Amino acid sequence: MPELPEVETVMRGLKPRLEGVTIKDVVVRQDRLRWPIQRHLAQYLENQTIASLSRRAKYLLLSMQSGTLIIHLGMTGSLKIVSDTTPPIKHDHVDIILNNAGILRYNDPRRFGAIFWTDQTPSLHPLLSKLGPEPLEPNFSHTYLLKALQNRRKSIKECIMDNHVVVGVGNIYAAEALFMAKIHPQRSACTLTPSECNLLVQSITTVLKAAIKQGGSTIKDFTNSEGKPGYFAQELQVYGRDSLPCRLCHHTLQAIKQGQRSTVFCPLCQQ
DNA sequence: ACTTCGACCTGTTGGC
DNA sequence: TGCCAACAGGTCGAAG
Repeated sequence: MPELPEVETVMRGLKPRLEGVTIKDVVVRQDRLRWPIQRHLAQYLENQTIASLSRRAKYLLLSMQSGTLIIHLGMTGSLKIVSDTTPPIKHDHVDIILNNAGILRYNDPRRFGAIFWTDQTPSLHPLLSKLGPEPLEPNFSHTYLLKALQNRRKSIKECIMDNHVVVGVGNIYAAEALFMAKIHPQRSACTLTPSECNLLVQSITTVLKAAIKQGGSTIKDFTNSEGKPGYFAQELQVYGRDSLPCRLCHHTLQAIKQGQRSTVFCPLCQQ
């Protein structure tokens, strides 16, 4: 479900409703997520007040006095706040019960997501410590990208989806950014010129910012924490448009496989 | 140190 | 209608 814009949208929606709120209890109905939920999660969280919400890559960080709750939505995870009388539905795996008659409820049909507690500084946690730069921060520059790609022979699309290179760019926005930059998705990453790197950095940031502005892309079932869809899907140029005409040149868009993921691109616009 | 590929899951869709 | 294969917004970690 979520790439960076979707996670950012969820984070912004939850922020005003969770900051300053204290956790009363945790109910786990299904502990087999990507990793089993820690046995003592409820004890870690009990009586902790949520000081702030933030995002690193596609991880949501809920900081508290003695540590941080880290949530990843995987492919199909979602979070919403419901009243404490709302009965759970299918795939409602975890409830974080709040002291204000609300519940932060985690639903995830495929269970590729993760919820875990750490008392380390989050950036030092093994899952976060090797992440590349945030695409919307100034350290994601064309000089950085050029250097990061200089020994990479695999395709540019696979590289920009690699969290060591840059975080938060998933299958949708990788395809969109490459289309905007007019770069062929199968180009070997180390062959990009400095000006192409510059263009690609601009394209990634432009696409992500536009998607955040629209509240993310609802492809199948993404909704924000209020249950509302995102509206960027209607602006997608290539993702999900295999065999349809390119919006720029009207040539038929083509789908290929890269690293077991589908890529749609325009063979004329992207050389 | 690089790349490739299987693994983790459920639900939907399309072909026969 | 049923059955089966393929596919879906992610990404870790083992194996080569």
